[in-house]
Amino acid sequence: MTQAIRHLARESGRARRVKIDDLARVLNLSKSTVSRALNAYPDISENTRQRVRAEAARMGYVPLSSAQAIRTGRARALGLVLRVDEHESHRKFLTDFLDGICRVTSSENWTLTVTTALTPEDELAAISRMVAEHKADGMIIPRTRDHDARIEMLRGEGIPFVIFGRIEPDHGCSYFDILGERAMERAVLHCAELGHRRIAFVNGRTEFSYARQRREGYVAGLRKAGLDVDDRLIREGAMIPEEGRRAAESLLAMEAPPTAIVFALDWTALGAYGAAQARGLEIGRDLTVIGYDGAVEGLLAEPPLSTFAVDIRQAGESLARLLIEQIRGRPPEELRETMEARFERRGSDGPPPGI
Amino acid sequence: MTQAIRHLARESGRARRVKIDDLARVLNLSKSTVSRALNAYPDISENTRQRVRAEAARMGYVPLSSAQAIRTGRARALGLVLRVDEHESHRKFLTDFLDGICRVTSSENWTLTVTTALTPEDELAAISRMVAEHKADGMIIPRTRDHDARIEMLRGEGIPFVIFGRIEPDHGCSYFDILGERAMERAVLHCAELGHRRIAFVNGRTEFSYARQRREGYVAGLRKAGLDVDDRLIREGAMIPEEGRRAAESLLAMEAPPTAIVFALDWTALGAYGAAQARGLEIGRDLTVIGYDGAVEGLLAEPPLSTFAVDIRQAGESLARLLIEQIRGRPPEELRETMEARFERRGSDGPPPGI
DNA sequence: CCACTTGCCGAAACCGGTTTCGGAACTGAG
DNA sequence: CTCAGTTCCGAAACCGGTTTCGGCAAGTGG
Repeated sequence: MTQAIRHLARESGRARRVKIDDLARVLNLSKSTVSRALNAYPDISENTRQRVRAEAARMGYVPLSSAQAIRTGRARALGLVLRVDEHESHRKFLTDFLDGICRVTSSENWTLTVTTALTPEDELAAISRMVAEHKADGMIIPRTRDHDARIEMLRGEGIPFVIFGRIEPDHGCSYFDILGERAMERAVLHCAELGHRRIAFVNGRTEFSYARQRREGYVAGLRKAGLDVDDRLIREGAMIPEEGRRAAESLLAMEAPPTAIVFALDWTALGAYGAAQARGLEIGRDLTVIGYDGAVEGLLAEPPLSTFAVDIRQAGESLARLLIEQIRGRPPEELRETMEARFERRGSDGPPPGI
Repeated sequence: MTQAIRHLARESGRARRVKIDDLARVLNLSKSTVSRALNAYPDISENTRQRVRAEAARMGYVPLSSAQAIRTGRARALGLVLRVDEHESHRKFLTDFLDGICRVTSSENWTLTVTTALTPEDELAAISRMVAEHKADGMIIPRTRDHDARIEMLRGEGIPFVIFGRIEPDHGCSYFDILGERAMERAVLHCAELGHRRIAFVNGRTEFSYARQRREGYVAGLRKAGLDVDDRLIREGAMIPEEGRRAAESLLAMEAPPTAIVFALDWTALGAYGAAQARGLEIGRDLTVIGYDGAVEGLLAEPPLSTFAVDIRQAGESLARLLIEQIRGRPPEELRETMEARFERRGSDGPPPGI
């Protein structure tokens, strides 16, 4: 009776999952053989392997990843901690980024474990916890700083990771990055070709490694265009529209104001629209503005913001792929990729007034 | 010798994690006692419990979640599948949403497993896989439709889930939702109080359950204001700025155009700015526009878009909390919460022209 | 014909926890 | 003092896989 009830309880409710023992019983093989057949061990005959694979597919067998993990030490999961602070990374960015990562993890039958953190301390704790509990075999590290505590920790613990960005010195780290410095250089050259001579630059926060690189690109662009670097035309630390606006205002208030401003971020470039309007300047005619990110918001602006579009989905995919390869044993210093941003000329750039 | 080498190999490289056996040995207790002490079993003395807890903290013991999962059947993880299609709504939305969920999961020592899907079929497959592999004990279901295949599947399989939205019939589901219909109603009443008589409504896609609710709210608002419902003043299916613009254009081209337009989405309301400009209308003076979402982009518009701000972070927190409680055994029909949006009057609304 | 591989598979240990079961020590009542 | 009832803990089974080890049968070379 009890048996019958228990049986019923099992039959009803959630369908019982197919376990490796069930599979073994049906196939009339030992479960060790089944396991090795599924994991492509060399000491299983081709014939048996096929038979096992076919039956597994037929019965819909899915190995329990936590049971595998306990023996193999692999959770088949990547980890990602998102910092969510005031000027958190830009909107659509996140969707694309996650999508890129998940496309790769899914295709490899891995998963992505994410969590958020408010402060750098939270962030370190979150990474530790994820790795300690084996919820992730490796970590994707976005928004890198030059002296990054996360990287020090992961290196110290010997945990695989890949960074979105480049740091110096590189410590043999695996990374993916978009060449922001090349974009800034091209932006400056583009302005110079249009005839601009006073080209300003509004950078993001210098604590992030990309800021240094983009500044270098700006300087390199001026050099190539045969223009002098004028520190008064450089502003640092703008992350949000309001800060972009203030930077633009202070530039436009100069005695000899720039006729073009290159921004390290679209989000701050959009702040320049208000500043220009306040001075009665029309963007694209009286003032050239070029951004970086390819944010959709720039399309809504009038005129639409010219920008360097970055393929964040591709970034996510590459990061995931690189990290999985590293977890599988490839040395990190072999696992590096970079990519260029694509200039999207919309309407906020033009020759300087008077030409 | 081999011993020594193996020992060295262990000491170097990644630090060896503290296991429950280590803890038991140090405490001079059996590992079963340690386990029960940590899990607050009643048959462990208070004294022992304290001692175990203290030592666990001191040694930095973290139970291996996959090892726990195999016996308990609980991965201590929630699952989330994000649909990433052409007009995904989420910009800042996603960051806040994830943050809300993760705040709760982290505080409970759970985690969040996410993946993305392109099509409804992908989505179903992703949910199945996540649950089959026990990568998630329950699922958070965003963007619900009235006839939602995901919900049918989860109900059929007996897997815990909570939906962001409300469906009809509700099938006893657990849900969290923001009362969009109340916001629409208040928007209409607000316009009526300003003196508007012809108040139009631009809805989102009707396949989503929120669209029906918001339309009902719009109608209810008209009724309360003593105004007639005129179907010609209603547009459905607008999801992106371009579609919002077209809807606004067609409304403004009417013989007796509306003097106020209520949008179900900020993203489409922003499209109205272009439409108004094309007709020489100034928003906030000649035409009142009210959106819904509280999108930051609305702040950049001129004039800033009046909107109903929704607390998406709170939504994420509530959903996670409800789902965890359900997984712990509370019946889903007890686990329901709703919340109102907050009107944020910025500058796109005003009395109708001629008053 | 015999020793020796080689190919293929099963038995059992193992991974790191949780849970069941039983028993020792103590307590209080009779 | 005895005995039932608690309180508290240890031994061992268990979860669902992977991996080690050894064995059997067929093939191979001398």
